[in-house]
Amino acid sequence: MPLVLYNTLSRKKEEFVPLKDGRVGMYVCGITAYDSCHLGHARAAIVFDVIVRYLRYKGYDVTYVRNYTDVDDKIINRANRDGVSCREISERYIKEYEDDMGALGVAMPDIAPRATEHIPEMIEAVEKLIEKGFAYESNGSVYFSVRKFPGYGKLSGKNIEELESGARVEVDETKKDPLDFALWKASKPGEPKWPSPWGEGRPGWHIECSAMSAKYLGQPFDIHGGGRDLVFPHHENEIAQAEGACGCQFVRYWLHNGFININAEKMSKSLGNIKAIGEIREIFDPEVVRYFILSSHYRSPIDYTEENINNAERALVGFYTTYEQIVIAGSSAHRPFALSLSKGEQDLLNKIQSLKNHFEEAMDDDFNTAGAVGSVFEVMNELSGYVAARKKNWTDATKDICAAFVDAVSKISPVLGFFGADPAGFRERNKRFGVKRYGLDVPKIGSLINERAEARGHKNFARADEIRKELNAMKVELNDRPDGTTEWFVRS
RNA sequence: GGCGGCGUACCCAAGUGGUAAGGGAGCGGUCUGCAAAACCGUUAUGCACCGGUUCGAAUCCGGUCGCCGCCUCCA
Repeated sequence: MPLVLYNTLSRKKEEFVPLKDGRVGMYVCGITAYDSCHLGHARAAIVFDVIVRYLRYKGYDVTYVRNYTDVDDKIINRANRDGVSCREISERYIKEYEDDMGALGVAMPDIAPRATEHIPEMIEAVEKLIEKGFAYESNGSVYFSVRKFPGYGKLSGKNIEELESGARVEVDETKKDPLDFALWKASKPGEPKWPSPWGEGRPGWHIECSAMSAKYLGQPFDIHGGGRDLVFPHHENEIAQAEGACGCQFVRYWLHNGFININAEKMSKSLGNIKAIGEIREIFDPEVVRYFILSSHYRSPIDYTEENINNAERALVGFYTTYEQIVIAGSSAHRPFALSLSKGEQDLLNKIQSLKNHFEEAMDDDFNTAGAVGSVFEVMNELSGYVAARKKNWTDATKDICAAFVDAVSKISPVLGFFGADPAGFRERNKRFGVKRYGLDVPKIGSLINERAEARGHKNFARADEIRKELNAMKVELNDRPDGTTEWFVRS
């Protein structure tokens, strides 16, 4: 089955054909390390994490590069504000980012290059652009001459005239044309700087990605990804630089993920509605966050609201609750499908065995994770009905069928990064997040449950129900087990 | 103003020509002291609206309305 993906460059879905058979070079714009990262960064990281995992699942040998911008105006500002070095700032936030992403189950890329460690490569790239007439030096800075590059605007669908008319008043007198962008910036006092043929300075933002991607992946390479907002000007400029310098194609497929809104508003510092990962990961299970993000298509916008993420949590809890019974039944299977199955059982088994195909069909269609998740639930629905109808009187066929489902899920879950936990373990873990989220007083819950047990013992059901109501109001749900004990969980 | 995207049930969300996946929530039932969970059943004659193409449209075309993004740093 061919993999089809939406290429921003052509604005169409295209069949994915790697340059080298069986190998994929992929570069994704990471973060500028000047502040804590938020849900939007997490979405980008998670989405491309899944894309890489799926490419590997398909058997590709993937080289995944994700950079860190560790020299930039924002970092300098932050360093000045905090009275520390730029390096300290970037190190701090890179570390935090890696910690956050690790918590969300995002695997590290194969290569995570930093801009400051590739200054010679960038200088070389700038020199080449000057040599070829695409760039010019001015007062110790170097600019890319946008009008010299004929394909400018092909990624973002803009044309130079429109950009010109929409351009803001340029304060920078050193540029020949307001559309030109900096490849190399002459350093001001107190800024990080490196020697260069144009005097001491630092690289512009865009040049790092073209220089580092070329170094690690060559030119052209297969996939370049990032958030939608990077299409213009960042990726447009990368194309201009890279293609200007080498005279060849830069990237074959451009992939861009959609944004996360908060209560239908764009996340922004000025609105004060940033959802930091540090905040989210304290109160939601990482699998819930992944599920929430991946239950929409990667290019669609996602609206983060309490209701929506709770909805995701309930869905995932629901999955594990049902799945647990299936796992238990399946774990006692002792032989593989040697039995005679009824017609209905055979149909069910066939559906389970085609789950993998449905998953691949969905994923092959521009990484449709939402569709993939749907197909898992669809089959599980039918299976859970079948299992429940047999109570605990599982036949060998029941066990084998359950084992087949567990096996199918185990193929899928490593790609998605959820559905793969031990169900009981997930339940416990998720409960701890619920306790934290709602600030529950666990000892108090325990004593109320004891009190209720006592009341029930005396057949004082009025009091028992009163206590249950009290607990319900605290988001605590009770489950009286047949053995007389009571289990509690958090209702989201 | 220019460019692009979106509008599917109470909420979320798949579905790009063959008669509306899935999840959450709700409702009815089985079970239970009562609940919860689980299971069974149920909730869009219709996919913003109006036209058109077609045997057939949520899907294609034209128009209208509404929402959003980018055009400046941004995942």
